[in-house]
Amino acid sequence: MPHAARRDGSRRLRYGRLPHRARARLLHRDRVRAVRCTAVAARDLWGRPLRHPDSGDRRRGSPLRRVRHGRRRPRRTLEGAREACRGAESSRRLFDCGGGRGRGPRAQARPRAARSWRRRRVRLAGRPDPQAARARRGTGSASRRDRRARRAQSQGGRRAGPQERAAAQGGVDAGPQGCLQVMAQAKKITPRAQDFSEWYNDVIMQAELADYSPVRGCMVIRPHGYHVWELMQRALDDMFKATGHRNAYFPLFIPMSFLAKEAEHVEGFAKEVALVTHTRLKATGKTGAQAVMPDPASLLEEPLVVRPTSETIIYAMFAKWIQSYRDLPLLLNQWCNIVRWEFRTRLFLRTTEFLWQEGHTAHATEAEAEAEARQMLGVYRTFQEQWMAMPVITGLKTESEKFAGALRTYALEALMQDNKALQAGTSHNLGQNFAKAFGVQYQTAAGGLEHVWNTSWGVSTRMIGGLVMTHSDDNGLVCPPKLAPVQVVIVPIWKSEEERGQVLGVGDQVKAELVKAGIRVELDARDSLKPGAKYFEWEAKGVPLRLEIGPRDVAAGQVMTARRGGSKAPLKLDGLARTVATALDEVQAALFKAAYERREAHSIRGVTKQQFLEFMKGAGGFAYGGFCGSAACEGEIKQQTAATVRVLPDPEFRSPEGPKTCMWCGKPSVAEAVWAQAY
RNA sequence: CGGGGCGUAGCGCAGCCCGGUUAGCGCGCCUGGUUCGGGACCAGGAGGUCGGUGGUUCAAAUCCACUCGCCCCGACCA
Repeated sequence: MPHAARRDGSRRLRYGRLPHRARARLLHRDRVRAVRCTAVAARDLWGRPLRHPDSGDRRRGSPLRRVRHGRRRPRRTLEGAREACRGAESSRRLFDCGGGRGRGPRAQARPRAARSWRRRRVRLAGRPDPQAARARRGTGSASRRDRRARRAQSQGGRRAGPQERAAAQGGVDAGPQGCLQVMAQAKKITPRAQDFSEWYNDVIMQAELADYSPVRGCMVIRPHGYHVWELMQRALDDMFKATGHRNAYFPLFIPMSFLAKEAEHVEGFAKEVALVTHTRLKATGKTGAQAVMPDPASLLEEPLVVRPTSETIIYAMFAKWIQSYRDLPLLLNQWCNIVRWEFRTRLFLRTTEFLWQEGHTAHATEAEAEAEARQMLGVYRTFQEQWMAMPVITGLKTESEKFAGALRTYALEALMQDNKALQAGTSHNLGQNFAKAFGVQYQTAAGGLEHVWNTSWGVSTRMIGGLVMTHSDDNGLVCPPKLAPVQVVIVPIWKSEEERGQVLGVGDQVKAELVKAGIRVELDARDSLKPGAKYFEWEAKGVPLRLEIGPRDVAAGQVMTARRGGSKAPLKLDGLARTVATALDEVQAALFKAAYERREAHSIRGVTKQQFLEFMKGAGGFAYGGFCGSAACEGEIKQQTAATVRVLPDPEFRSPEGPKTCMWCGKPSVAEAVWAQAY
């Protein structure tokens, strides 16, 4: 509302002590207006009869209109004008041109010089920038900044008002010194305590993990983020191979009818599949976005579904490949992208398109399939604990939370720093559901014909979101060394050119040594930034260990080390690779320990209904308690507390003493459950 | 579908109400110099079809109409 702010008229300048030129202009304008006013009675300035503005005369500039506006306006005072003037660019222009600087031969000859002069002058005068002016007026036009806030809100966060945000960014309403303070403030990450969602987005943006894309609900994974994914892929892929799986690739497009073949499955995904219905575009002759449209002649007889998961097409192929028990087990995996048309999206956690891995296997017996599903759950657990340093609870999903089409779904659940649970991976025993739907049969040794037993299991780029929310802090990303794209950054420090040579010499040497030891290391030799700026940058990007090398270190044959979030200490150059490797291991272990302790500190066991309600209303976390197994109870709990059963935990995670009754309804308990509010 | 709001430089925003100077500010970016042990400074510079189309006017970022895109609220649906 840029206009409303000024309805109080404080912007109005009277002639007062304005520079000559500005004064003359205003005088002229008002004189013209006065003439127009006199014409209102019957005719305009050009003698044409006046019509009412609403009667078809659309010229808002008509004298009648102007006068009506004029009457409504309150009187302006010189004081009000001066006050407004302090933040107003337009008035600044008036003042400047009064000095003859904006115009005239000199300015025309060197327009850039004039502009620079004005910039300097503004800086020297300490005049606040327009943002400050806006903040002082206490209004906010909803534009891009607000849009971003709203986007955050639509993604589950709370919207911060313009003023609140301004305050958070530090000192923008600080009057004449405003612009100086804005320049001094450098913190770009919203603190967790203030707004967790905003913090999460900030960390991802500052660490350059990802960015928003022009396509709503989709994101771009930037090199730094993709590198994390590649490291995840490598570790997991090695484990998949070690357990006998091979990679393959199945098509992105699936015939729509395939989804319909398994009743539960189609129901589970119907609401979020994208369809390909046409194969050609056609020029419309219009311009802009309407320049092309789908060619009606190219309408597909059967639409293609963009895979929301690949069970159907994979088992259709399995039917072709599997004939005998000798073909089993068939153990495949594919790395690919997936599309699920989500309405509420969040970077990494829930996007319309995401990357994942989906394993699909076929077995001769139910026991074998069950063992496979359990085995892969274990693989995921190992990966998440040992690589991601993220503690997880494994267990069984309830009927309402299981995968559409599965017999049983197992999952891994991690607790984020805002005490909400994140499902970090799933492994399904699909039974014979898909085998029957797609006719995947094999001949047994005895000569009979049987349907195979299938499993599927997957983890996705969502784990990167889990990684962020498990370890990171208000300074940015904290990345466990095993998944850190850059494990060590070397920041050289120098004053003279001579020192630069020495320091970089040692830096190169150290880098080579670490690379040789298999450590991912970066030497930041940029001379456009001061060392301090580099520290902040690499911290935001989650580098676990920093080595500083300055002239004093060179002289002493040492480097300064600083762990992410820790203190500095000198290290001898001798045997550096080994000490660094040890330090990285320690960091990895410490991150897991801290995350584990945090989770346990926010877990409550053997809850009563009353405790449960308070727990979920308060800080939240994992609540362990008895569960009767009824969907009705689940629904009621979800409605009242927003918490759901995350898993029925595996024995290792269960409480020493099992619950006897459902913590909600008091009926006999069928299993201990872990509840939490979830992503 | 109804109501409201917003589109100006890569980002965040002034300017519009009341048309008139070369459309500005902060951050970021480029060049040069001085700096460099926790977010440097100075100087110079690049970058804008003011969402689009049409209209009014001697003159439109500014007024009018239409249009495109985005956001919020409500309704509908679940």
